[in-house]
Amino acid sequence: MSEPNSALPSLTQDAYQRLRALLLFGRVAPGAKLKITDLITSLDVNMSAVREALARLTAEGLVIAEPQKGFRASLLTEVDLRQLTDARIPIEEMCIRRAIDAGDLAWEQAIVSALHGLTRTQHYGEDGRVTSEWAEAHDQLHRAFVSACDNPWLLRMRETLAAQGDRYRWFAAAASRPDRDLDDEHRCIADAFIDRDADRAVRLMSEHIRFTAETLLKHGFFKTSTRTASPIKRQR
Amino acid sequence: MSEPNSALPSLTQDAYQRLRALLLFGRVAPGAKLKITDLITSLDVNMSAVREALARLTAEGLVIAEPQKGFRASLLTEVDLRQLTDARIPIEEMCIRRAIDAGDLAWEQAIVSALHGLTRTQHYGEDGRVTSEWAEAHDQLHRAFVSACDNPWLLRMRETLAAQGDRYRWFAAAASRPDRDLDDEHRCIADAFIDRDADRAVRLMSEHIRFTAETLLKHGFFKTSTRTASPIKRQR
DNA sequence: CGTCAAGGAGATATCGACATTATTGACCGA
DNA sequence: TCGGTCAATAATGTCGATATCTCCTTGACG
Repeated sequence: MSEPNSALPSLTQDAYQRLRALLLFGRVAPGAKLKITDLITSLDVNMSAVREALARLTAEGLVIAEPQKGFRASLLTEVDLRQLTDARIPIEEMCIRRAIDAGDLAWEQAIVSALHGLTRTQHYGEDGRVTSEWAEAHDQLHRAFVSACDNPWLLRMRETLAAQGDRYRWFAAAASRPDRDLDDEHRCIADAFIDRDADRAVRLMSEHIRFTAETLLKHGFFKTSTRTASPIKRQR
Repeated sequence: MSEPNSALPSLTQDAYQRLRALLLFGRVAPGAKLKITDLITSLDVNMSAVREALARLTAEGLVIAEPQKGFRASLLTEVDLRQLTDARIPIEEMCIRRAIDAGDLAWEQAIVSALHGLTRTQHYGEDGRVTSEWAEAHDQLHRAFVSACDNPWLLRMRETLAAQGDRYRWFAAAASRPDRDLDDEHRCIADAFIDRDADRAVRLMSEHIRFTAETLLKHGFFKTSTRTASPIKRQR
């Protein structure tokens, strides 16, 4: 028989990754109730696996746990997006400078490869939404930029904050597409990295992140105050 | 990580906090196997609660999960402590500057209160180890310093890294006590905060953190390379 | 004597049942 | 008609049993 173990290391781990992808990709409304019963059928695993996945996502900040009241997707608010952006930019800067400092040829190749992959990936699907493939390629490019950073803790912090940012971006991107040439932006950023121009890379990346946040805020997708608890969220 | 809930009807949450305290307080050797069976008897909860707690701690980086092989406490190594310190100091700086900028009188009072509490708490127990009360008071003081920071994400990052640092500190502190006047150090830092001298506070705090790390490294508690998997860890 | 395979003990991963709590909705009284 | 109490319902929290896997031991064979 083949090797199912290497492909499926653990069922609960798989459930965690799939649920995480659902959250990051904007498939779950902010504040939506995450009923364990529904998740059992949706993810096709048992209760323990669902609870473990929710526990991990709680620690990541993507899910909030209310004792005796279950779990719900974390809220997306204007102030939180501003705070997130303010925290993210300096941490991203630290990763960038270290990556440019320590990057080798293989790192440059990874950037070029990821950039090419992104430009050749379909951006919008037939439904007008950003495709999951593009979102994944976009993440990979940004991860490639900082992959040469020699400090795992900084990378971990960056990853956590980037995941939160993705949640905002992909949730809003379901409703409107920005009028920017994102391919060109990414190419300029990549050039700065390849040129080992840390200051330029930091500046472009900061603008890239901040402009995205500003665009989302301008559209007013995210309510400012405490939203009424949306009763149920169900999708197919 | 989260503030203590007034009501703790959640048994699994309680198990998580207790297990986390065990790890942070240095009661568990780095790399030690965390047998679920033992934890069930040790924490007096069922299996699901243990697994949920371990899942959260895995997301925090205090525990590493090896699929089909269980969980073990994260490793403590020289290089990791250096990287951790390098990542921690600039993030702590950001929190400090924002706290000093936004802090009000109540914040100053919290610092004074926490400082007084620390100086009046027994440092070493009869067994020569740092008391858990002192460790808790120490955490509270450092948390009070930055409590006025208006950015929850930066505070969250700081909390995560500080927890890792605690793990190094308290594990090593079980073996040797530093020849420093820690009370005086903390008082000087507190003065800088009360004086709203951000540069001084940052400088003192950076020295405080870095000196602690250097001391631990000098004693050579933590092995440099991959340690042999210690077979079992059991304590009472 | 070394190597490898088969077996067994122990630990982990998975699963569904049961108890507890929160929420909904109806009924009753003012 | 509105408000409040209480029962019915549904979801969550808790728990132990079972299946699967890993690792160590043992024994036979080369």
